[in-house]
Amino acid sequence: MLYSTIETLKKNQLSITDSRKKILEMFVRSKGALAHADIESQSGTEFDRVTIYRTLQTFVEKGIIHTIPTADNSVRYALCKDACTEGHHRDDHVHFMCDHCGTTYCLDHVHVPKVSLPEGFTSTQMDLVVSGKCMKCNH
Amino acid sequence: MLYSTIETLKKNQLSITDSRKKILEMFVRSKGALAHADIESQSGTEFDRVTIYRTLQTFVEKGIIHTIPTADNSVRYALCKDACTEGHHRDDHVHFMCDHCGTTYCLDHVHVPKVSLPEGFTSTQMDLVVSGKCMKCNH
DNA sequence: TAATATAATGCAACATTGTTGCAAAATATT
DNA sequence: AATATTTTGCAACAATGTTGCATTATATTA
Repeated sequence: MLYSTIETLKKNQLSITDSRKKILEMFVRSKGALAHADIESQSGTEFDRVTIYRTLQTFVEKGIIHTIPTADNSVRYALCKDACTEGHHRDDHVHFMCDHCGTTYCLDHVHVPKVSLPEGFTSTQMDLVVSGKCMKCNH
Repeated sequence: MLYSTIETLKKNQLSITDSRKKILEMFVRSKGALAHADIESQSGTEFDRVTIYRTLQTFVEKGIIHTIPTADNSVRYALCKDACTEGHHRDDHVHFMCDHCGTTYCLDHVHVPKVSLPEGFTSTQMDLVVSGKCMKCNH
């Protein structure tokens, strides 16, 4: 699938800026999820810390990326698939965190199975985070 | 089930202190999960902020409480059940976060269904966080 | 039970993470 | 190209979490 960062920004009515292009490119290139710190270190001193925060916030609002609930409660982001639109995220796929190398994967093709909730509880979103050893670390 | 905080502390070879007793009591009494801030506000100026951090840390290490991965990546803790022992947590039950009142529940009797992972991935833990409206907020 | 050893607490200082206001710079619009 | 709009970087701040160390509380021993 061809993924043009500029097209994505335009589609979401965002002005095309260096930081937005480069940060979005990082997500496209990265197989796993990214934390704020990853982006900060990968971009060196190119962007201000605040700009990165604001860019991530904007991308989340527009449904370009989504946050991942992780076992260690650190904040990570990953690209949304087509099902995500502004204001409404459908993140029903499974996330995998490798205990060994720390990489977080979106397992797009594994979806969260239904569970039956107790009387009176209704669900709008389900996040399944699996921890263990990934492909690479199982050699 | 009878739950003695003092017994629990002794069983885990922890010295019996005011803060440990009171913080553990809060968990026993609370239906939902607690964040550091909840404990801080409930206990007033009785304990230092640092003591609360250290107590929570100790309880996690001993397998008395566990952290809950939440949709908003805030850190919350809940009592572990018997299956949790020092150094090894089995938190295979489902957590529920109410979007409306913010309460986090451990749904002890709902367990996480198996999912089939891609080739090469092995799992040691699964955390399922369901968001929606709880019992109370569905009036 | 009193004396000693051990462990936990509170305080201060610091580190990290995230937020806000505002002037300067970049992008978009005409 | 000129103007309007948006984004950026900086500074300052707020919240959250950590560390070292003297003091205090708990546990152990005689």
